[in-house]
Amino acid sequence: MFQLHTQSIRPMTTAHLAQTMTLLSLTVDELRQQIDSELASNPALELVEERRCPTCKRILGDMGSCPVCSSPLTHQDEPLVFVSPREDFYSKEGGVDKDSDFSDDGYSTVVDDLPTYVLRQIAPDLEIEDRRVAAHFLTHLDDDGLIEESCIIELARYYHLPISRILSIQKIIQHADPIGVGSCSTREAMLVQLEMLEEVCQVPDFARSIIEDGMNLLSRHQYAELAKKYHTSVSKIQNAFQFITENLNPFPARSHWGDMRQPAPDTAEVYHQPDIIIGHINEDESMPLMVEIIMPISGTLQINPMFRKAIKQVEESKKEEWKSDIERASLLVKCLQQRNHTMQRLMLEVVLRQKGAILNGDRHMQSLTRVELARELEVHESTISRAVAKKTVQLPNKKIVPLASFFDRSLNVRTVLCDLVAKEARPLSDSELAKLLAKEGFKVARRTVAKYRSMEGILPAHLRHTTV
DNA sequence: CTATGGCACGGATT
DNA sequence: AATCCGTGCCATAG
Repeated sequence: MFQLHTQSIRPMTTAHLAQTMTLLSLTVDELRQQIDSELASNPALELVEERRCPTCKRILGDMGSCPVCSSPLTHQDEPLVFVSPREDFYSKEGGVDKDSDFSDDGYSTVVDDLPTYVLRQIAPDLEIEDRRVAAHFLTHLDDDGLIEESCIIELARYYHLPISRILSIQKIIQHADPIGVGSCSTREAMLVQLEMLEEVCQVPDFARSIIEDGMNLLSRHQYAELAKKYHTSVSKIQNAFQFITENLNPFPARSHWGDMRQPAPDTAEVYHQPDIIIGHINEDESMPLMVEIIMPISGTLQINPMFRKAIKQVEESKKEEWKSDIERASLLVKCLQQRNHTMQRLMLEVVLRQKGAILNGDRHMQSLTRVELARELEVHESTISRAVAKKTVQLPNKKIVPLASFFDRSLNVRTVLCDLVAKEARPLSDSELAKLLAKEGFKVARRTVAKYRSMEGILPAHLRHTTV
């Protein structure tokens, strides 16, 4: 079954294999937690002094020479892949960290990026008891970042709290970064966003009223109706409409990939910490690419040599225990190496294949499947799946995207589609779009265009109007 | 008649 | 084995 790893590091036990798998699927954050706890509980494990490159001060991991300045750059077109510990990412971690055992009643498995991201922001504003509820609340969000009203009632019953209490928690959540997240409806989400915007800039007159009770008319573009309803002119309505489409997002969770044009805050505070960073050496565009696989610790893990010596003199009864400590420690170290090794090979291959996309944007994304890559690297496909899942990459342009997007068959088509729509002179129908896409080399069915449209939140042709 | 959204099927992915 | 995704066919709205 497992005929993996051509030049495998060492013979593998099943335990070894199992743990490598687990480690592989962990995020930097999770990995750090894992290592920390092992370090704390296992006396045999030791973290030795980090080594810095004498020239560039970059922290060195478990490799001999510094990849940036001292390693000879022989393969000009092969990106450099290496493991890089980055403790500075973690030094400035805010409050929540220690109480990260919040969602522990069976929901812990599914805490995804968005929920944790939101929770981090709001934790300081919450009473300790409320954090659990908030965490629980956040796990019930749907893909759009909204929540069913019934969930709120259920939560109230589950925790024996008055509904008003839950609502006040919801209110805090709604004001966290994907603004409006955790609302019960798109309407509510947009109202929250509007409220925030009102504080920083001028909002057109009827925007609020329209959202409150005119959305169904608005989505059908019945401006005349609306104008009549609010006793105003059509142009004012259109003005409000434009403002709404440009600044509000009915699906808070969707805002990550798309909009970066927002008068509001953000800019600096992005999503998570990336697990991998792709960039040019010394930020110089002409230099070859380098790929850093981030390690949550600096220095090298090893078995404490003192411990090894000491075990010989320890009394018999304890010997077994000590021995198992050493076992565990060495297993962890080996698996960690294995993990890094696999990640390096994986990323090397990914970067080679997707260089176009990494440098020039998503439209150049090649269709790459996990199976393909698995064959290439001669590992089991599930290995790739695990390695890719839940991880994020920072691209040279500083954008952070999920590693899985390199395997997304349709991402390129979708971005081109967006471009097309953005550039269109007149609303194009789905079949016309399909044709244009085919011209660009993306042959997709008309029906699929429709799906992508809705995925990207683009309205159907007859509801779009030429906003220029 | 055209443009779209819904349902469902088959193949790929996990 | 369970799930996701692209598509084809059909019903419905304009």
